[in-house]
Amino acid sequence: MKRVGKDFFTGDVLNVAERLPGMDIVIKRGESETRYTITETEAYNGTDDRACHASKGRTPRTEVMFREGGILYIYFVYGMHWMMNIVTGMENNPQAVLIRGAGDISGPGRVTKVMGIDGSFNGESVITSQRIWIEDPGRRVKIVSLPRVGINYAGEPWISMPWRFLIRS
DNA sequence: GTAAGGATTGGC
DNA sequence: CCAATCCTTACT
Repeated sequence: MKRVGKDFFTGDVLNVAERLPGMDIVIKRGESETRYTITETEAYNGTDDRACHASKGRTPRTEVMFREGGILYIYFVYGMHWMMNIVTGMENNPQAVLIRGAGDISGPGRVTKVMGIDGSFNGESVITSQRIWIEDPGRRVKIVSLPRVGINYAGEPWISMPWRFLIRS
Protein backbone atom coordinates (compact mmCIF):
# COMPACT_ATOMS: atom_id res chain seq x y z
CA MET A 1 0.00 0.00 0.00
CA LYS A 2 1.42 3.36 -1.06
CA ARG A 3 -1.03 5.39 1.00
CA VAL A 4 0.52 8.64 2.21
CA GLY A 5 0.44 8.93 6.00
CA LYS A 6 0.17 11.42 8.82
CA ASP A 7 3.78 12.63 8.85
CA PHE A 8 3.40 14.14 5.38
CA PHE A 9 0.17 16.01 6.10
CA THR A 10 1.27 17.43 9.45
CA GLY A 11 4.16 19.14 7.65
CA ASP A 12 4.12 22.73 6.42
CA VAL A 13 1.42 23.66 3.90
CA LEU A 14 3.90 24.98 1.32
CA ASN A 15 5.86 21.72 1.36
CA VAL A 16 2.68 19.64 1.05
CA ALA A 17 1.21 21.83 -1.71
CA GLU A 18 4.42 21.62 -3.73
CA ARG A 19 4.80 17.85 -3.35
CA LEU A 20 1.18 16.77 -3.95
CA PRO A 21 1.25 17.28 -7.75
CA GLY A 22 2.31 13.93 -9.19
CA MET A 23 0.70 11.98 -6.35
CA ASP A 24 -2.68 10.26 -6.80
CA ILE A 25 -6.07 10.84 -5.22
CA VAL A 26 -7.84 7.48 -4.88
CA ILE A 27 -11.64 7.38 -4.69
CA LYS A 28 -13.27 4.09 -3.70
CA ARG A 29 -16.94 3.54 -4.51
CA GLY A 30 -18.22 0.06 -3.82
CA GLU A 31 -15.49 -2.30 -5.02
CA SER A 32 -14.02 0.04 -7.64
CA GLU A 33 -11.06 2.35 -7.02
CA THR A 34 -10.41 5.32 -9.32
CA ARG A 35 -7.05 7.12 -9.39
CA TYR A 36 -6.53 10.73 -10.41
CA THR A 37 -3.04 12.21 -10.57
CA ILE A 38 -2.98 15.61 -8.89
CA THR A 39 -1.85 18.28 -11.36
CA GLU A 40 -2.43 21.58 -9.57
CA THR A 41 -2.69 22.83 -5.98
CA GLU A 42 -2.79 26.05 -3.97
CA ALA A 43 -1.60 26.68 -0.41
CA TYR A 44 -3.67 28.66 2.12
CA ASN A 45 -1.30 29.54 4.88
CA GLY A 46 -2.56 30.37 8.36
CA THR A 47 -4.25 33.29 10.08
CA ASP A 48 -1.93 35.94 8.60
CA ASP A 49 -2.77 34.95 5.01
CA ARG A 50 -5.75 37.18 4.15
CA ALA A 51 -6.73 34.81 1.34
CA CYS A 52 -7.09 31.95 3.85
CA HIS A 53 -10.58 31.59 5.30
CA ALA A 54 -9.02 31.02 8.72
CA SER A 55 -7.68 34.60 8.72
CA LYS A 56 -11.22 35.59 9.83
CA GLY A 57 -10.87 33.41 12.89
CA ARG A 58 -12.23 30.11 14.07
CA THR A 59 -15.83 29.88 12.79
CA PRO A 60 -18.10 26.88 12.26
CA ARG A 61 -16.89 26.63 8.65
CA THR A 62 -13.16 27.06 9.27
CA GLU A 63 -13.05 24.90 12.39
CA VAL A 64 -11.61 21.86 10.59
CA MET A 65 -8.63 23.89 9.39
CA PHE A 66 -7.55 24.38 13.00
CA ARG A 67 -7.24 20.65 13.57
CA GLU A 68 -4.21 18.46 12.91
CA GLY A 69 -3.31 17.91 9.24
CA GLY A 70 -4.67 14.98 7.26
CA ILE A 71 -8.39 15.75 7.14
CA LEU A 72 -10.50 17.31 4.38
CA TYR A 73 -11.84 20.87 4.41
CA ILE A 74 -14.82 20.94 2.04
CA TYR A 75 -16.88 24.08 1.47
CA PHE A 76 -19.49 25.42 -0.93
CA VAL A 77 -19.08 28.61 -2.99
CA TYR A 78 -20.98 30.68 -5.54
CA GLY A 79 -24.11 28.72 -4.76
CA MET A 80 -22.97 25.81 -6.92
CA HIS A 81 -19.42 24.52 -6.42
CA TRP A 82 -17.76 22.35 -3.77
CA MET A 83 -14.08 23.04 -3.08
CA MET A 84 -11.80 20.27 -1.80
CA ASN A 85 -8.86 21.04 0.47
CA ILE A 86 -6.53 18.89 2.53
CA VAL A 87 -5.74 20.35 5.95
CA THR A 88 -2.01 20.41 6.78
CA GLY A 89 0.25 21.30 9.69
CA MET A 90 -0.19 20.96 13.42
CA GLU A 91 -3.27 21.59 15.53
CA ASN A 92 -4.16 25.30 15.97
CA ASN A 93 -2.09 26.28 12.93
CA PRO A 94 -4.83 26.56 10.28
CA GLN A 95 -3.55 25.65 6.83
CA ALA A 96 -4.98 23.81 3.83
CA VAL A 97 -4.15 22.81 0.25
CA LEU A 98 -6.80 23.38 -2.42
CA ILE A 99 -6.95 20.70 -5.12
CA ARG A 100 -7.33 22.70 -8.35
CA GLY A 101 -6.68 19.94 -10.90
CA ALA A 102 -6.36 16.15 -11.16
CA GLY A 103 -6.14 13.75 -14.07
CA ASP A 104 -7.67 15.46 -17.09
CA ILE A 105 -9.85 17.64 -14.87
CA SER A 106 -9.12 21.37 -14.87
CA GLY A 107 -10.63 23.59 -12.17
CA PRO A 108 -11.46 22.92 -8.51
CA GLY A 109 -15.24 22.93 -9.02
CA ARG A 110 -14.97 20.29 -11.72
CA VAL A 111 -12.62 18.15 -9.63
CA THR A 112 -15.22 17.68 -6.89
CA LYS A 113 -18.04 17.19 -9.36
CA VAL A 114 -16.21 14.41 -11.24
CA MET A 115 -15.02 12.72 -8.03
CA GLY A 116 -18.39 12.98 -6.27
CA ILE A 117 -17.00 15.03 -3.39
CA ASP A 118 -19.52 17.04 -1.35
CA GLY A 119 -20.08 18.32 2.17
CA SER A 120 -20.34 14.79 3.54
CA PHE A 121 -16.54 14.57 3.14
CA ASN A 122 -15.86 17.60 5.36
CA GLY A 123 -13.57 16.57 8.23
CA GLU A 124 -12.92 13.11 6.77
CA SER A 125 -9.38 11.79 7.31
CA VAL A 126 -7.43 10.89 4.18
CA ILE A 127 -5.10 8.97 6.51
CA THR A 128 -7.76 6.49 7.64
CA SER A 129 -10.76 6.86 5.28
CA GLN A 130 -11.87 3.83 3.30
CA ARG A 131 -13.35 5.95 0.49
CA ILE A 132 -10.66 8.59 -0.22
CA TRP A 133 -6.91 8.66 0.28
CA ILE A 134 -3.62 9.78 -1.29
CA GLU A 135 -0.98 7.47 -2.78
CA ASP A 136 2.58 8.34 -3.79
CA PRO A 137 3.69 6.33 -6.83
CA GLY A 138 7.08 8.10 -6.71
CA ARG A 139 6.76 9.94 -10.00
CA ARG A 140 9.39 12.56 -10.80
CA VAL A 141 7.63 15.75 -11.84
CA LYS A 142 8.81 19.30 -12.47
CA ILE A 143 6.82 21.93 -10.59
CA VAL A 144 6.05 25.51 -11.57
CA SER A 145 4.83 28.02 -8.96
CA LEU A 146 2.57 30.97 -9.74
CA PRO A 147 0.31 33.40 -7.83
CA ARG A 148 -3.03 32.05 -6.62
CA VAL A 149 -6.30 32.53 -8.53
CA GLY A 150 -9.46 34.38 -7.52
CA ILE A 151 -8.20 36.01 -4.32
CA ASN A 152 -7.77 39.65 -5.33
CA TYR A 153 -9.84 40.69 -2.33
CA ALA A 154 -6.96 39.58 -0.09
CA GLY A 155 -4.71 42.48 -1.11
CA GLU A 156 -0.93 42.56 -1.14
CA PRO A 157 1.30 40.79 -0.41
CA TRP A 158 -1.03 37.80 -0.47
CA ILE A 159 -2.17 38.28 -4.09
CA SER A 160 1.42 37.96 -5.28
CA MET A 161 2.64 35.04 -3.18
CA PRO A 162 3.60 32.18 -5.56
CA TRP A 163 1.59 29.58 -3.67
CA ARG A 164 -0.03 27.88 -6.67
CA PHE A 165 1.81 24.76 -7.80
CA LEU A 166 1.43 22.99 -11.17
CA ILE A 167 3.15 20.16 -12.97
CA ARG A 168 5.23 21.66 -15.76
CA SER A 169 3.96 20.00 -18.93
C1' DG B 1 -33.27 39.73 10.74
C1' DT B 2 -30.82 41.64 6.82
C1' DA B 3 -27.23 42.17 3.48
C1' DA B 4 -22.97 41.45 0.96
C1' DG B 5 -19.96 38.64 -1.34
C1' DG B 6 -17.48 34.53 -2.74
C1' DA B 7 -10.42 29.85 -3.25
C1' DT B 8 -15.95 29.13 -10.07
C1' DT B 9 -17.90 27.94 -14.24
C1' DG B 10 -20.24 28.23 -18.59
C1' DG B 11 -22.64 30.86 -21.83
C1' DC B 12 -23.36 35.11 -24.64
C1' DC C 1 -18.73 40.40 -20.15
C1' DC C 2 -22.01 38.51 -16.75
C1' DA C 3 -25.57 35.47 -14.51
C1' DA C 4 -26.27 31.45 -11.65
C1' DT C 5 -27.38 30.34 -6.75
C1' DC C 6 -26.94 29.63 -1.70
C1' DC C 7 -23.99 29.42 2.21
C1' DT C 8 -21.23 31.96 5.54
C1' DT C 9 -20.22 35.90 7.89
C1' DA C 10 -20.80 40.62 9.76
C1' DC C 11 -23.65 43.90 11.35
C1' DT C 12 -28.28 46.15 12.99
